[in-house]
Amino acid sequence: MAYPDFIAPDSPEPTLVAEWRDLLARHAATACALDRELGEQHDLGMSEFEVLERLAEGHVAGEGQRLQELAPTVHLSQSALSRLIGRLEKAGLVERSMCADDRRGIYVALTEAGCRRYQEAKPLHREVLARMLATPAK
Amino acid sequence: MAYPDFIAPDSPEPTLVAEWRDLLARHAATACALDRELGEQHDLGMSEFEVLERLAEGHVAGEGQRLQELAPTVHLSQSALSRLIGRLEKAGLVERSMCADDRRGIYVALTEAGCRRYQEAKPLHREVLARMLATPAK
DNA sequence: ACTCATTAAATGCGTGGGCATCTGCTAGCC
DNA sequence: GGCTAGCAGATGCCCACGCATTTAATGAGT
Repeated sequence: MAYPDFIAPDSPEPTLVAEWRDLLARHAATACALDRELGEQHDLGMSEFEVLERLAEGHVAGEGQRLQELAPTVHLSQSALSRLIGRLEKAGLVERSMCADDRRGIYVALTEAGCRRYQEAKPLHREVLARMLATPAK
Repeated sequence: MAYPDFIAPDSPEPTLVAEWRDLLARHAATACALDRELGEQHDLGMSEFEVLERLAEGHVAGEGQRLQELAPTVHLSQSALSRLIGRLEKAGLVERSMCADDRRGIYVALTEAGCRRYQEAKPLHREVLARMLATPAK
């Protein structure tokens, strides 16, 4: 038996489910708020912002990041990310550039406008997080 | 100033972002695993299972639940839930029934098959939760 | 050097979700 | 009673996502 005698065999399960429901609720509320507010005020979706942020973080060093390394960090499939980058590119916020050493791959980098847009949206993003993650009875 | 002197003014922000990223990662991983495994083994999506579970929980008392009270608990819009119920109904897992006192509304209730399907899927659901929520450095 | 398995990214296709709207019903007001 | 405001749920529309496939380039084996 995996559990000590004084804990009923099914005891951890409610905890697990409760934890999952809490996670779901937080995620739904926060993601929804982010999507709506970022969308209204900065014309960015939640995922768009997340991608801009990762690009901004990696901006200091080289001039861009490979699509493939980006995908897992934003929890998006390769195809979804490809299209998302397409949208950002069409909006002038990022640039795709070939990399000479492996001509299959591409580098993605923020443009001036992309960097500006990210900086503009960041305060609202943080504000929403602060509002939504104010842990009520965590 | 909202923060004591020995904490830099921007100190809480990284915490907030880190918390949010952790939430995102957990949610993505768990939701993805649930969707895939429940789908493969029981032909149920994550949301479908969640709805069945709420219906099962409310099953003891009256014969069904109103669509409207169901929607917020599964973090779905009214329209999404309406379609989801439609899918479950087509699969024979739930039944829609008019309620006499307010003929605008409907009650949704599990069928025999729905109850069975839920019971069958439940262990896998818990197993996936246990596997994915095993808090790594929470 | 040529072939073939593999990899990076793009694209076709189907699906579930949200918003706006529509339909049918209820309830308050005259 | 008839009229209008408001509500429950269904539906049209569009969009973002994932899966499967395609296209192009690499690199290992011969």
